[in-house]
Amino acid sequence: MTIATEKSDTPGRRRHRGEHRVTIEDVARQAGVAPITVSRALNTPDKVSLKFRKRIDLAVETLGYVPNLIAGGLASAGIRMIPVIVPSLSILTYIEVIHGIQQTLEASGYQVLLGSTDFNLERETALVDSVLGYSPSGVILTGLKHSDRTIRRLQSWGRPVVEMMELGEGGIDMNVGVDNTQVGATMARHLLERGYRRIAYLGTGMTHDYRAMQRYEGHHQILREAGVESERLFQHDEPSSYDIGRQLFLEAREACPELEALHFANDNLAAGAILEANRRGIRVPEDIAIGGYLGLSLSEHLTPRLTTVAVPRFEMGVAAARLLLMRLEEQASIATQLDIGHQLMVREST
Amino acid sequence: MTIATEKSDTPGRRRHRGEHRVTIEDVARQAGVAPITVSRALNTPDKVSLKFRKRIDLAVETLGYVPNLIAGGLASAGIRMIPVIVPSLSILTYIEVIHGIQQTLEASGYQVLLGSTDFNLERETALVDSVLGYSPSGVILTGLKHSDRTIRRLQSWGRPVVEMMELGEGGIDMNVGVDNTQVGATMARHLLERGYRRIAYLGTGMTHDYRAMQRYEGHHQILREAGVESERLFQHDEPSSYDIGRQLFLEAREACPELEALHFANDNLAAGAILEANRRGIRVPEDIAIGGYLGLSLSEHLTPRLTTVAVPRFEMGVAAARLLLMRLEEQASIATQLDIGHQLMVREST
DNA sequence: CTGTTAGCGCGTTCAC
DNA sequence: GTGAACGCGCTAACAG
Repeated sequence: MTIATEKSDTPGRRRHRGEHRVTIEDVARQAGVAPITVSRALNTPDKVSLKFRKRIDLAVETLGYVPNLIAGGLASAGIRMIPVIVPSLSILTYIEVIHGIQQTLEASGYQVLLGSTDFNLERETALVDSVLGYSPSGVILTGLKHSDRTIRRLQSWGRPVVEMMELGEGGIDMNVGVDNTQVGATMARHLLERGYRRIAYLGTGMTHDYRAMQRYEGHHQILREAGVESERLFQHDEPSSYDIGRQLFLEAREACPELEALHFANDNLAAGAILEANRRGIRVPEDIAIGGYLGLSLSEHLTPRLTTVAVPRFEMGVAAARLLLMRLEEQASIATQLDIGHQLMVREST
Repeated sequence: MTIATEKSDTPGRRRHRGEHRVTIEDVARQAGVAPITVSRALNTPDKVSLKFRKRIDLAVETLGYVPNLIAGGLASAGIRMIPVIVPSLSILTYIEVIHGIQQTLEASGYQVLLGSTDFNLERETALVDSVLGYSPSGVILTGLKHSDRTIRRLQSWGRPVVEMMELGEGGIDMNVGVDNTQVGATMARHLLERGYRRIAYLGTGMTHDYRAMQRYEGHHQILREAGVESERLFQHDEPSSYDIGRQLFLEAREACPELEALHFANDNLAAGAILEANRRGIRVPEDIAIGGYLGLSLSEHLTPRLTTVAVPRFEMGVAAARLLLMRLEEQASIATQLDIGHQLMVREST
């Protein structure tokens, strides 16, 4: 028998592992009120008289009471928590979006629960199933493609859901993001306008990251419409990095020495290429032009400064969180779909 | 009156907002067993006969049952969740550590709850108070300095706590990190060995980030012991960035043209400096040597490649999570303190 | 291996 | 403005 020996333990009460947490009942006793009054003093202070409020605050302080959020959650069918589900935590883009979300939600008293799927829809399904078990206030997930099960569950769930990063029809609920096809098209158009005709696209992870694929498709379509060779594509499957950018750069130059411009799937790759060009004395854009995507701060500090299509990633996170909060706070949610936009930053590398 | 009209609703039962979640009771009824058997089939399958397990699995599947983790948490006094509390989500270091933690914990079925303090101890205290309300399985926090309240609460809490990033005595429970003073000293020693004597330290956020200050102190002490001018310090209060690195570089050169080597507080700053040097045709290390800290992958791709003190950040996260898991799974926790180490990477910039 | 009973700590509901 | 009773959905403890 390992019954807890806490002095104030009500006899017969089950205690877990000898832990004695201060409960709302302890506070109530100390303050000479009913537990529910303590609850109200904490959650809706204006519904409690100043006299009691003071006594309760004092009791809370002396006892060091911390509300059991789990119990509160069970009773009120929900907790102030928002799961955020992203494909990867090693990709800076998602990190910056998470940062925006986290900062916004935490300021409103919500906690962020992190989940990552590795671009695997089954893992996403399992994750969503699991986190819904917490009865969170809402959910933020990445992209518009999900398993049928996830879509069904979330649609019938009745709480706010934001799908982010990508824009499109038929979303579950709310949607913030960019039009990836347009992003790819924008850079392709710019390259054509600059007079380049022999253009290649170089990227990573396009077999599992369909948003990366969409950007390539935007690029591809613009080139085709312009009547130039549009299928020059170099890709690796590893995650993007400076080193893969370097390799892609070298491979493309070797396979296709006549190339005039390189459209990289992101600034990391493009930076790797420029850094390698610097090292080898290859002139950019005279020998070969380079364009990127994202608008990483690094891109402004390279020589030459990188031309890129910038997307406000932190702000996208803030926007996703705001949409959710608007719903939660019952203000009318004006937009159910929000294009966060993208901007071509013409600099020196093209 | 908005009473739920679900057919199988027990009369008189209170329902929240018309939501009808499938409960363990529904599954039990469908499978013709007691609820506890369903619970066991899900949590400890080997304690349930195959016959029942099959029937239960089927019922779970057809009903689409998803366990209410909140209710389970209340009943069993804890949930599989680990709050991770860091100072900032805009600093890459913490992100990489979080990544390691998240990957490790998620693989063992734990969820990561994210909290950030902005280097503010009061916010940390409030956050810890708040997340303990979830009865999480353990907690990971940053650094060894906390409010008395936080330390007391966590010490008497009885569940595993890991303090990370920093190494030292008097921790709450377990501790993984690096010796920041040694990190600073290592680079300073290297610079001296290379023959540099006029050396400056350039950093950011040292007023609020005491770990940054510790690295400077390590640097300072080595220079003093060597009998060279040790108080050359340039600092900004904004967060580190390539641009601040660039500015610091320019300021130091202007204020002190005789400088031979610059010890930057991190690779971001150092990279900003090298990039600016590239642009201006300043030769590194011939005109001025540059050293960094962190071991960012970018540092290997710069020209010249950056000499830096590398710290395995991702691995530190993995290690923190592992320590926690070992405790949770009742394996003897061998080390209660773990030095994750640091490594001087001598490259071209010094 | 399976079931019964009794809460976990709180907030909702309804009465005062 | 305050309180009593009840139950949120699940699992620990104990018995069979």
